[in-house]
Amino acid sequence: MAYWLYKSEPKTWSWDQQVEAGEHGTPWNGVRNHVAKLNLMAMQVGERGFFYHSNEGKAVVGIVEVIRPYYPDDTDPTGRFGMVDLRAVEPLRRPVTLEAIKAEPRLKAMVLANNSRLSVQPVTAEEWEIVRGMGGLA
DNA sequence: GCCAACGTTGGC
DNA sequence: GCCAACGTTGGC
Repeated sequence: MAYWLYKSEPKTWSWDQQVEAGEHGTPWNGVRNHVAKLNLMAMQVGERGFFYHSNEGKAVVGIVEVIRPYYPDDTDPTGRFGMVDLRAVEPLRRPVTLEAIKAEPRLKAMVLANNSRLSVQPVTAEEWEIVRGMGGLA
């Protein structure tokens, strides 16, 4: 069971929109980076991840779940990239900001703190628990 | 196959 | 709005 982190600019696709999309979820399309692609390909249905707002907010705001495994991204004219479908599971009780993550010594190795440009990132089980706790979830 | 030029991302 | 970091493109 792996954990992930998905970045999105709220102007483009926000947590609220993800929640509105409901149980059926939405495709996480638009990934055009090969490292992110490999992460998408490794995902299995039921695996959970953090939803992170980049640029505006700069915080983890919610938890999503993979509901459909990797398949071709129809917005990619080259056919090289794919996507998964995600649904919103629950919001954090309070957002966990990038600032707070960087200030937490146990999260020093977190990808978000070191390679902020990668749009789909792996999260370790330990990091998952720490950030969840910081977000007010048991 | 190398690498310079360019475009994009995202924190500040 | 700036700019550093990074990825991609394309000429050679």
